[in-house]
Amino acid sequence: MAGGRLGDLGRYFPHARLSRARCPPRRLTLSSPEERTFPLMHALKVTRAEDFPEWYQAVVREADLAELSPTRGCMIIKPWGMGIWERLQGELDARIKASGHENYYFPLLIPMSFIAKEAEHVEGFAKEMAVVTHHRLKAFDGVMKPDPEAELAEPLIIRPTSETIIGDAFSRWIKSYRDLPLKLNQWANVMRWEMRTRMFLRTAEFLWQEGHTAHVDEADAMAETMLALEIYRSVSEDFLAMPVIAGEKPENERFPGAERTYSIEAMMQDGKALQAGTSHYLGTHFAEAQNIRYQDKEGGQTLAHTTSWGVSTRLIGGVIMTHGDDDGLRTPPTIAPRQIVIVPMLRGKPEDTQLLEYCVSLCAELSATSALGAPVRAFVDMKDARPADKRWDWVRRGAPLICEIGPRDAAGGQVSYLIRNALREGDKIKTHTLARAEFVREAPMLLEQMQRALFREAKARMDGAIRDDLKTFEDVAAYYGADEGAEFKGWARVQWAKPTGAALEEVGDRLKALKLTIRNAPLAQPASFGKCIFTGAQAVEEILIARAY
RNA sequence: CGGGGUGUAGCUCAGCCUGGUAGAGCAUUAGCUUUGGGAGCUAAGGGUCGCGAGUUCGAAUCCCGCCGCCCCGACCA
Repeated sequence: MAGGRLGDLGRYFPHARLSRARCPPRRLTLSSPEERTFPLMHALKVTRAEDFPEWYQAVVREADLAELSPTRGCMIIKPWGMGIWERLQGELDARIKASGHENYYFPLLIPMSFIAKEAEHVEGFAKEMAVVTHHRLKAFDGVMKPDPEAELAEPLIIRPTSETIIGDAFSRWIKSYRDLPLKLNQWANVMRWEMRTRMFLRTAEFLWQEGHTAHVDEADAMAETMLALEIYRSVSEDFLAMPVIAGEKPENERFPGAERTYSIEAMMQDGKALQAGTSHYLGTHFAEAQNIRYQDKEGGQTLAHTTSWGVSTRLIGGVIMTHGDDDGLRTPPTIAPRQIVIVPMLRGKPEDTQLLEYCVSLCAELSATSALGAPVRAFVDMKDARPADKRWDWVRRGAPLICEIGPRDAAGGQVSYLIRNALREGDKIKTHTLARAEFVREAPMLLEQMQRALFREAKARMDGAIRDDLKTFEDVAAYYGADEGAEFKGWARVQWAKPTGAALEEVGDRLKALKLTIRNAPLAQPASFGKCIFTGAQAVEEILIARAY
């Protein structure tokens, strides 16, 4: 029995190199005649269960998504990571344009005086601002330093977000109610001097999209705020296969200067929440600070109501922690830069030519099909490397379908392939085989099925890990306080009286002691409420509480 | 910014306690063998031991300072 297992491993890894770099610490004990131990191999050297943060770092590195740059807190995004971002960008851009927005580009550098206008906004960002003060370098004893004679009259800040410089433009562009609504978007990089950075999740510089709009009144601006939130929910779930819960942030978690902030929250595989997108109704705060007024139909000067909303490369971190497994990333087919990768089992012999021809024509055939509303992205990996190494590279990157075509496949007109989201059967790698024509016909469906399966799996995990049976703060404390940090803890959906000010601060402190935060008040609320878990008073709202990134 | 850990070859790490002139595996290069799957054998190349100052005849190793990275905390649109 166990000997049979060794045989299986032998079949799939006949030349397995048992390097430390590739072996997990766990070992399978197998009783072969010699009582040997054989490692259970997976493509990453850390598993999620052993060390989730380490595992996350390993996926970013091993899936070749990005690496650290010489600049502190900033990253070099590599083609597989950038390709994912470009797919996401394309989808979002299309939806943003389809909902009546136009793209603009505003400058990276913002006059420092601009940031001083909205008091709360200033305070929220002041501590993490990068400032440009000089326009020239000069050598002092061979060391380049900013030239003291080249100091800027007014320092510039590197945008941490563009509310202020866009608000300035709004104040000039908006004269009449006929100019409203003004709905714009920009794709940009922004910089926030973060204390502690983490690849994709919180980097000093990141890529994002920021929407900024101005409206005649609150109702119109609120409709816009909710529209953006719905775009984010839909893109997360339908495109990234990442289930989220959309809701309103509590007062203490609002964007600096916002009247109301909404978010989508996604559950990572360690049970923590990730704020994956935000949408803000800014009221007239920025309009007041920056004099954004229009002449209304009655001829009076009226303040515009503005919104802003954004999602960033952080979403890629969310995808990793939603869909990754111990073999690397499982890239949802919608965003996989390459959906079907064909690895020819080249042997450095004359028949390689025919094998390559077979692979190239298969690739062309696959590329002529469509899946998930777009042409299938197929690719033949002709890199001069060992086929087995190429296979594992694509497994770690999470190419949805990995075809391994040997001479016998070519001769027999068939395709052997791996399905990335169902890579293993037990401890073994599961190889499928289909006749070529059948595979070409099936492949788009396999991709679509994988997209649905990834979402279903993540959705089931999230839904199954939200407790709604915690009725008192003591219940919450007992659940999250036990087995400190060791065990998987999901979220809790609890009811509260929505305190404000100092009372809310006290709630925050009590949660903080358990390392918990309020994520949001989901849009879908029950019809009636019981008691507030914090005060015992009549509850008015249901909120999600969780540990968070 | 506070606490903890860590930094040695492209990668993963050993050596440090008890100072004596740099190691392993993988990767790379070359040759031979192998060929339905993360190959085997042989040989070769590759390191300012994070940076700086100090103790010492001699420092990867001991002392001091600084920096990067990771984790926890604080902070976080």
